[in-house]
Amino acid sequence: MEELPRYRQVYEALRQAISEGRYAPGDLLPSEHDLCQRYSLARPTVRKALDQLVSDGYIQKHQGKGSIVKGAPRGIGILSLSGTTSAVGRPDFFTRIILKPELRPWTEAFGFPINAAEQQAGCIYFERLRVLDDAPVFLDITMLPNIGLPNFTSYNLENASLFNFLRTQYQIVVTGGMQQLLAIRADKRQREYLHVKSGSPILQLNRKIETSRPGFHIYSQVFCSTRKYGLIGTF
Amino acid sequence: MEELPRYRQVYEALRQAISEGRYAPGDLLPSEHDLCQRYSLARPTVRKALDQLVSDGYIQKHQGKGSIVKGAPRGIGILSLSGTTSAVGRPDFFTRIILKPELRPWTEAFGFPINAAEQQAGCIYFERLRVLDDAPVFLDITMLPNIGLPNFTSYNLENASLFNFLRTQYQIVVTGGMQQLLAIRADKRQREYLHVKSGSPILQLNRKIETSRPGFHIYSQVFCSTRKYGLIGTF
DNA sequence: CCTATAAATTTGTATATACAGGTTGTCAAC
DNA sequence: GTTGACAACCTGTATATACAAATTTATAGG
Repeated sequence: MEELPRYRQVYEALRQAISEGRYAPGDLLPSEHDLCQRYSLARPTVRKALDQLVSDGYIQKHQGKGSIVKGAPRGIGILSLSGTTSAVGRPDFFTRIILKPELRPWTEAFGFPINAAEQQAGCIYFERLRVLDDAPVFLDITMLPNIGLPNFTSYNLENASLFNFLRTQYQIVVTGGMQQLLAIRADKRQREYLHVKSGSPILQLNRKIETSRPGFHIYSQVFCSTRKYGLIGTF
Repeated sequence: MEELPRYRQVYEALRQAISEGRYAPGDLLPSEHDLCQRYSLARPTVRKALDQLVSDGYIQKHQGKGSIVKGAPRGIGILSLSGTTSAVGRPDFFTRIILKPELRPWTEAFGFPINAAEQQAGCIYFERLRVLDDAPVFLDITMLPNIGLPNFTSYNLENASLFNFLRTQYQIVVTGGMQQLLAIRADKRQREYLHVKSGSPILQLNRKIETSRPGFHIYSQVFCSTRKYGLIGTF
């Protein structure tokens, strides 16, 4: 197991504390000076952790005052960098495999161009359904190139974030990406999985996700019924 | 005029250079060491500028290699921090005022709670239509509290980014915000303005935007037809 | 009690430095 | 020519330090 950088450890600790409500919205986080002493770190290191929390929307900083907790970014944070499951972080959020990972040739990648190496390697394709409160919320179609992923199809992705899975199994981490948003009418298949009526408007999200492995991209298409839950993101 | 911090100056300079294509996608930015010498700055200062460019999606960094230009974030960047008009940056992108700014009492703020001071001050309300290629794309409803905005209603917001306007006229800058995304069926009014058929699915975006002025928020609701253009964002 | 001033606290900006770790190119050995 | 070792270069992480600027708290004076 690889050791996380120290600023990352502080970030994770504070992030978890906020997520669990140990720091409530409106509370002041310990001052940078305090955090330095608690973790035996220099101020720039602690500041790096806090900067990350700011950009993730967990806290706000005010000069002369301190770091004010805003709380965990609410809702279904699919618009943020974190993987869906980890971002949601609710115990009643389940993932159901509709179609197990299988190898097939590339046809298209949700409108995104794919490079020659990806085309050559073939496509690992699988479909998952995300369920919250016994109600289906996402229909999630994922495609990734079959490059350096031994035994991928034999693993079970049930209730595991794909991003965490790639990180722990293959040391692949997400570095960014782009996404396209559309409002569409649900077709027959989406109606059945998402339990919506005929012609209901649903969100379609096409994502191309970049990773630490050069040339390795994850292509993801998400259909989402926003009748009960809207997608929420902070910026 | 206030002097920008030095890391911000470097950020703005590089950002502009990338936007103008002086660094093309795929190019390597000068190394941190080079940038330090050019701007006579220490490395942490330059790194702070580069970190910002990374999080804004302009560049990618690779250890041992350098900073690779990705280019200016494309598409209709309504999901990003920048204001709509400035983010789009296309000459054929027009803003038409549907309802001029007027003062009215607050009724609701697109589901977001408003604080007592905002409630007390009253609401500046206006509606705009964003047009691209002679086709309407956004219907944009904006509400902001009438706090310290002298003569606001007398200005003309036509073809001016609200964010730029607030910054230049009132020194109010956007620091962040949250947004909620829904897929809905267009109602009669939205149909007419967006030129879509009855019952067409459209995107609804509710945003609460935070500013450098404490307690001053901008509430914005956007309806968007994604038939021709999908909303695009990077992360 | 209230007010104005000063001090303490806290975050913002900036520098200088050191070493670790990944990438690329060079150059000698085979 | 190919390989392998090494050097040069680049970003990543971390520390120590200094001063500026905003806020809060304490203090002294009325």
